[in-house]
Amino acid sequence: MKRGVTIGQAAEFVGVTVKAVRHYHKLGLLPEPQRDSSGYRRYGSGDLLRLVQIRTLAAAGVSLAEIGPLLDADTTRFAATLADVERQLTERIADLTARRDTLHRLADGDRTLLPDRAVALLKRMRGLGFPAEEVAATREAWVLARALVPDGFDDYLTHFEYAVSDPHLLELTRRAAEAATWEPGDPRIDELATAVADHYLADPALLSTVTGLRARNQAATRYRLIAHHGEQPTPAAARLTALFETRLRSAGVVIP
Amino acid sequence: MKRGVTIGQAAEFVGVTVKAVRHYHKLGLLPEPQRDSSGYRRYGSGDLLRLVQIRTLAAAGVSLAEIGPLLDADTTRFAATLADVERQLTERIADLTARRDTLHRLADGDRTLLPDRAVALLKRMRGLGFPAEEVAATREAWVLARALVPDGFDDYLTHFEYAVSDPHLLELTRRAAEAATWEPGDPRIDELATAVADHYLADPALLSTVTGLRARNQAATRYRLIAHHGEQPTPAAARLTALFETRLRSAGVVIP
DNA sequence: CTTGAGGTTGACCCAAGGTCAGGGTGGACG
DNA sequence: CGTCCACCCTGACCTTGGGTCAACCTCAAG
Repeated sequence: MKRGVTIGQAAEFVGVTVKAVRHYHKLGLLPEPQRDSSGYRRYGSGDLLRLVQIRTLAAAGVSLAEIGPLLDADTTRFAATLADVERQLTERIADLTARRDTLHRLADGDRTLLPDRAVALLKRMRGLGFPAEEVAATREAWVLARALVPDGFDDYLTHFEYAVSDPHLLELTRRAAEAATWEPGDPRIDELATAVADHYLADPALLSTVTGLRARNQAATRYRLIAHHGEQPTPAAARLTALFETRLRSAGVVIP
Repeated sequence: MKRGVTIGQAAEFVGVTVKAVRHYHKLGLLPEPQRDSSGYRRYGSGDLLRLVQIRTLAAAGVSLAEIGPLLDADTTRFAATLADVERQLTERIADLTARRDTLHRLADGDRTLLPDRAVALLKRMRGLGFPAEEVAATREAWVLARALVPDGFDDYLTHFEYAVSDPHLLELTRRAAEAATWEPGDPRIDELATAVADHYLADPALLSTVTGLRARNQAATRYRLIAHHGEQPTPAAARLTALFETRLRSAGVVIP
């Protein structure tokens, strides 16, 4: 009878696959045992013991790369390393937990990708009779804005809340939405742009909903992306925006 | 000025590496944007929006493979999938927590790889004057035994606890340890083997510390591995063991 | 003698990118 | 005008902990 067990037996005893055992050999974690006359590996009790130790540590979350040195280290370093590994595990757990919470908020109805305040504002827009597509476009723009200019987003929301509670502005905005369907040459566009611009200029708090996202690094590019998102602008809408911005600029407002 | 931002800007805005963006293209997660005259990718606001959505989901723990379908799915499936992902995350958290606890017990002083009862027993052995190497060898044998025959290990410990509280047996065991240094032909070996065997035979509960690990699948091989671990046996010790086993067998005890 | 189970090596696969190699572009500076 | 540097392009190989497949060899039993 040949002494020592085959790889299959060793693997089964310890509760691991044959492939895993060979993997440990390749990593130098487990020394290659002697071979019998036909080239089969033959494992003795010492090998099995080592294998058990490897599995115990691996099951506890120690990476294979760390196990080798660990098993050969003295008690002090052994304990220290284990403590370190434990810390890493704790970190990963915290990370995963945070992810799960994010996910939970994400999955929870409509508050997809936006904070509660923003969701509430969008709802209010719908309640005020804004067309569904415009609300949807606004939502997208906000998602973008929050990602691109996170620091300014809260302020922006605050100002937007203020703007929404202004009946005159609401009326103007509603007309601006209609305007997208007008002829680009329609003289009412000019008139409307002036009216809106004047209203903004008359109220510094309101004005900052426009300028609030400015004044950061790479501001111009980011602003353009946000401001012109979702447009495929009709010529009339484009003209309205252009006139509006021109008028603000000529009044000394800095728009990127 | 060319419209759209370059991949580096897009990546920076969204807080991701250039390589990651290209990776998303390769996975079909993010459609390839238009190229400018020099072949550079140029990203518009829609692309950025998509990128933000991808990052949001990925950061929440959704795998990239799932994100594609997810972003194109309707609200119902979106919510369902997210719930599923959340469940998986919860599972992984539980798993990691279990690992950390295992690790914690492992790191906690000497109870490395063995349950508390076993550690206590080993300590008691040391207290009873067993030489350090023998305690160490026993510890290794137990680690092996627990892994190879987990079901029988608790019973085995119980019996061992009983055996340790038997003064006569302790004395015999101590002499057996000495015996390893005797000449293989020493007649005292014969005598000692008989005495030990008789003592075991006289007490069925004690006998089961030997037989307890038997009676399982592949029992013989496993038993051999455990029993003969750490030996590099001196001729005298081997002879003692052989005589002991022979005597038990001839008394009708089944030893693998 | 054949057959089936189990052994041997080697190569490729997964997720989510990182890193390196070799080469093209664009803008700033001397 | 040349040069530099930062940025872009593609493509290929690396990571973890093994799983899976292929092609071949060996052992024990019928």
